[in-house]
Amino acid sequence: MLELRLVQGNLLKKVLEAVKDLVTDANFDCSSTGFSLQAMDSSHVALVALLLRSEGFEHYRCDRNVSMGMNLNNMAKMLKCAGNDDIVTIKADDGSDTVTFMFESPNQDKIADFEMKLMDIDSEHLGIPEAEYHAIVRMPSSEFARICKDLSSIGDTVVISVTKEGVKFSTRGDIGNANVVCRQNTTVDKPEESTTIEMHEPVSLTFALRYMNSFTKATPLSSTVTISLSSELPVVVEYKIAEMGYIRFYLAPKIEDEEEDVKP
Amino acid sequence: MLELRLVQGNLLKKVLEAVKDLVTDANFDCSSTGFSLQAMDSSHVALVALLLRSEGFEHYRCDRNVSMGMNLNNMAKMLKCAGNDDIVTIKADDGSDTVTFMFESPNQDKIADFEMKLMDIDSEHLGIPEAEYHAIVRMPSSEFARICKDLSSIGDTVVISVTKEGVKFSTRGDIGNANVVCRQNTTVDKPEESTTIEMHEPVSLTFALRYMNSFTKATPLSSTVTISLSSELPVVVEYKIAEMGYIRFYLAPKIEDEEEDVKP
DNA sequence: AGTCAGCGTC
DNA sequence: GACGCTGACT
Repeated sequence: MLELRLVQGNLLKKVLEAVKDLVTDANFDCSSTGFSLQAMDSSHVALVALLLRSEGFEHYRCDRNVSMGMNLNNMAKMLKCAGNDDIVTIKADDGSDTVTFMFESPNQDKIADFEMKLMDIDSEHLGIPEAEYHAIVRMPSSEFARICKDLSSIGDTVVISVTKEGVKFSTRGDIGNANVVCRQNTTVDKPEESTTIEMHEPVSLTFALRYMNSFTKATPLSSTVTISLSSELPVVVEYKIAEMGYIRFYLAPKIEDEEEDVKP
Repeated sequence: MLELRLVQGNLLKKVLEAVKDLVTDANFDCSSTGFSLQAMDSSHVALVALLLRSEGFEHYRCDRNVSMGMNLNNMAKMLKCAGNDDIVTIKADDGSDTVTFMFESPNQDKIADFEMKLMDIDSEHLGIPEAEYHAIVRMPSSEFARICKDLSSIGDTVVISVTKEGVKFSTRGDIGNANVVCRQNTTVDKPEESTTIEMHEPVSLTFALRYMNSFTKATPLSSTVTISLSSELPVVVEYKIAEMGYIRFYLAPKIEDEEEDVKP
């Protein structure tokens, strides 16, 4: 028996909007610790890891660990039927091949339940080691989203370079080149508007903007984003989910001179 | 060496939105006087003339006259990457085949530079003589835009007739006819909401609505528009750009009885 | 081009 | 909190 009651139901809606473009089907893993998901994108290049800790739920009952395979587009469709202020409860009976989403309006006037078929998905759950990163950039999530969007109108890839002074996002394309530099600034009043850079070593890595733009779908989940970079390690783009956990996106860098190396 | 710093960077964004649908490639001419453009539309029917006077820039350096050929769609793409409050600087080295647009966020935390390739465009720069017009109509730009849009759902051409009483916009089409009359009204408190008519001689001219609707893309640049009419002269549709200059559109009238005259 | 959603403003 | 606007998607 599984019953997870989330007062801030629109969190779930936002999570699904953030993930469904990248991953079509995935297993949600439910244990006493929390509600989590780990999945590769359909082209097996990027990885999403979501964690919603049990403490973040108003009520959390999970008798035994279960893994529920869901089609994320269908799940998103159902969650869209929840009002933004609705309380969402996820229910599943042991051994059942369905999951039920229940939506209660704040004043309890409306109660809806949506039952969705589960599916069998085989997925390797990768252990992701905690790593030391050369540089960790924290910046307003909207700014990061804007930069990725802007640069993708010029080129396909972005070079993210971190120095003590700031972080530089660069691209080049047919019509020209573009560089956006964000300076570290902690002077701003509000911490969610500040950009901070924790750098142990300068680093410069190249990524496909297409994936970055998918990641920024998670922008509504958090006002800030953290980008952790190390040479030869996948970048981690993390959006903290207040009081609950996080959604993290991993993406392997392109090997810098990949294109130039295509020589006989 | 060329370096033009414009605090109100979104002016440039608006200018490009206004011009890019009409003209795909054009030379921007830069002299000590200002930054200007003159170009025919792709079907050589309408003409755009833009002037941004040097005094309107916060900093204006132009060592020698240069003409920079740009693809306006690409330029618009790059300018879209500027924030609405960003300070925009246009830079070009002498003899360089690129131009750089630099965007600074108001708090200087973000600095972006976009380098765009220039192109060779041969264009005849027409001297446009100052003419005396039979009638000059000044009206709210949004009202003019609305009228052109409304009439184009009925017909393809508009007859603009000016009498002392007012200005009449008429069209006829398969489904019927339409006339919109705007009376002179200076009584309104705000000058930008008033319609004034300076008429030396009544005039009635016919124009293609398709072009008029392109011209009204400049509506965000000014709250008023000036329409200058003379028989046998191209109409001038002018949007003043505060403190800086103007954008003017010229369009030759259709010969009134062109269609009816197709008789043996 | 028209519709819808999200953001900013009043 | 509601409205209007701007940008994204169909």
